[in-house]
Amino acid sequence: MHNSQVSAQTWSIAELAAEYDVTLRTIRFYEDRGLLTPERRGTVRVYHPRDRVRLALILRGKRLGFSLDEIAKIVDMYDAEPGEEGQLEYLLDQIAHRRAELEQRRRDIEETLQDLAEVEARCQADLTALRSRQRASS
Amino acid sequence: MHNSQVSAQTWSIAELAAEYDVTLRTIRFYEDRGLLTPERRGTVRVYHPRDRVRLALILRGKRLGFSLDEIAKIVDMYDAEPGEEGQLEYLLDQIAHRRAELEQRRRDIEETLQDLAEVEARCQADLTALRSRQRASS
DNA sequence: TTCGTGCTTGACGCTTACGTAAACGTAAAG
DNA sequence: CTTTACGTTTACGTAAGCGTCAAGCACGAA
Repeated sequence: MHNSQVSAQTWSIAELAAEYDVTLRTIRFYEDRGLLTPERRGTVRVYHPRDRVRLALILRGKRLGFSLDEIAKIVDMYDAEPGEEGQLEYLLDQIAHRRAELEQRRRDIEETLQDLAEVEARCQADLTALRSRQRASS
Repeated sequence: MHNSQVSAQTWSIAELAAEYDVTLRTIRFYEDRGLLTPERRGTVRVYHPRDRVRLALILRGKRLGFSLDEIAKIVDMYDAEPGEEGQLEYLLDQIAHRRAELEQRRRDIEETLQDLAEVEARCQADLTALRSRQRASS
């Protein structure tokens, strides 16, 4: 039995929630917003690998501070069909736009990290000064 | 007259808003939340260099997707007084925490940029394929 | 059959980060 | 003196992103 059904693995909503540490409410909310489209078996939701990937992308987008609307656009780019020329050019345009945003963010991060390093240095200096004075007065 | 009052430059709320491209409402809101504390001349707000810097930091924090509450903590670290040992250690702890967050974000950005590059390559391939077919059928 | 477990759909509530008037003050310019 | 520009407070509105019940179905175990 050479498991030919690997691609058929599915998850329940609770399993997915546990794995990514989000609530069921959140997952259903993302579905409401069109970000996830699980299969339905009767009334119950069944999640496929595709849904898992999308959820991971959504959460990464959130960590980056994108709104769900923006995330929707980004995630939808990933499984866009080839389509016509206009569509492709639009997509490339979107990509350029997102890239610019992300590069701005990266610069912001670099700057903030540098600032934090300076504050940290000040703190360390203050701390050692404080401690040496403590030793002197003991 | 060797302008010895450079450090005394001030701005009106409208000037600051124009410079950073935010609304007056936004600036006043940040004040409500304790992020800005302009001088008052009578009823009117007067902004000093310190306020400008803080506004810039706030906006950078926003671009990074931090909430105003988080931004408040970060920005307040910048002009924290030396204080006592406990305070300093708390500050260093905060810094470590923020740094970890920022580094996670940076990783997320790198990954997303790579993903986008792949999607872009796919698009470009589709596009050239499409165009070569167009030429062939002309 | 009854219980527990896991899932479902509403639907209302809450916080954040402002937008958007409304109504008023003040000071210089015409 | 009235207009215009620029400022003020108060306060309700709103979109996003869920939290939190409430009420109910389905299914296997006891």
